[in-house]
Amino acid sequence: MARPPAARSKCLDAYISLLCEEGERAATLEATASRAGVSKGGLLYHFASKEALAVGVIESTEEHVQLDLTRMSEVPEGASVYYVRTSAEVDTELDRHLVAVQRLAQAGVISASEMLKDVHSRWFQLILDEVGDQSIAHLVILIGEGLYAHLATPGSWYQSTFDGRLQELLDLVPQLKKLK
Amino acid sequence: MARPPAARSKCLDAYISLLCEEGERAATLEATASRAGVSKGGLLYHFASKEALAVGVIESTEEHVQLDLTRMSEVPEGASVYYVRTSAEVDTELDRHLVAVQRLAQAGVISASEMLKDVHSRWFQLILDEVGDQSIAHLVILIGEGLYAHLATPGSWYQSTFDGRLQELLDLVPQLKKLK
DNA sequence: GTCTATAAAAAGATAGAC
DNA sequence: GTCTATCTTTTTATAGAC
Repeated sequence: MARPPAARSKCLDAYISLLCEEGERAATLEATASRAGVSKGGLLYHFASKEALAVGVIESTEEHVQLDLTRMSEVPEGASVYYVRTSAEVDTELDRHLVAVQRLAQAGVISASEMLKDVHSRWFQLILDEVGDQSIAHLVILIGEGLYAHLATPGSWYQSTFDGRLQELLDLVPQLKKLK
Repeated sequence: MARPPAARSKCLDAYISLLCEEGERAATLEATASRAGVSKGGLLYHFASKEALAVGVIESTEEHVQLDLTRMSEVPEGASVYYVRTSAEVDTELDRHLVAVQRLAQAGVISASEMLKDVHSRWFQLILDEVGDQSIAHLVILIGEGLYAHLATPGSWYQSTFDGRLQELLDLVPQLKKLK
């Protein structure tokens, strides 16, 4: 079978969930194995070390990112609105992966930092292609980043104040192009 | 002496630096003591546990936040521009403290999450008082958040693309009020 | 492929000397 | 106040049975 075994996927998914929900420190081999429903030995068969687990997350993330970039360049609403809208989407597979990669980056995993840097520059390029102005493109990126930062922080302030106001925000995005 | 001893401050500062630069996992008692130039025993005299160290960070942060909020409500440039401008300031004492608190929040320290939530709602209120519209106030908050998120990520994408363009961005902020 | 048992190192914390 | 020594628990990783 060319397809990777189900247990491997379960381990990766458990690790990502732990990174997102409880942070890098809590994402131990034991906790990951337990959440995946396997033993520590079982986990270490599929991922020989902690580092291998991180590599697995990053590779899996790259696939989701590729899909997202393709879609972003094709949607009729335009790259900017697509970017801000999807930045506010929580619990998508892409979002879970990116939060996990961010946690790894903050824990000092170099390849995770490099991936985030690369993804951001690719998003920026697509937005710049649409809006045609560097400053406006930066503004759009920062709004999405801010949104993402809030949503990626459990129990964040947004939940009480921002909830339900996303549409109003999205309506403002196309108008940003009129600035200057 | 009513003033806390210098060694205590050094320990707190070392812990904050480690949280910011290497993440929560790397900020061990041993690493903190070493960076502060004391032994593990010396560190544990001032902070009886890891939790006490986190409490120390949060208390110290609260003081810096108070000063910032007072200044934000008084500056002639207005709360919005002040907020976005200072969000881009890296290596200030306030910024270092807030990054440290964010790391703790992501590691599951509840009081750190609560502090961040509280700070954000106070910033939001001052901005809302100035701009008078909820959606615009959210936009301003998100731009600052995005800026902060980039700067708080070492080796971030901003350094190559965004560097030197801050003034252009700040010039756009007052114009956001004209939207809608 | 998956498990149990176990080793080796690191981390948090205590006790007591100075 | 600060240090060294020590203990306990946790974490990563290995070995080998099934």
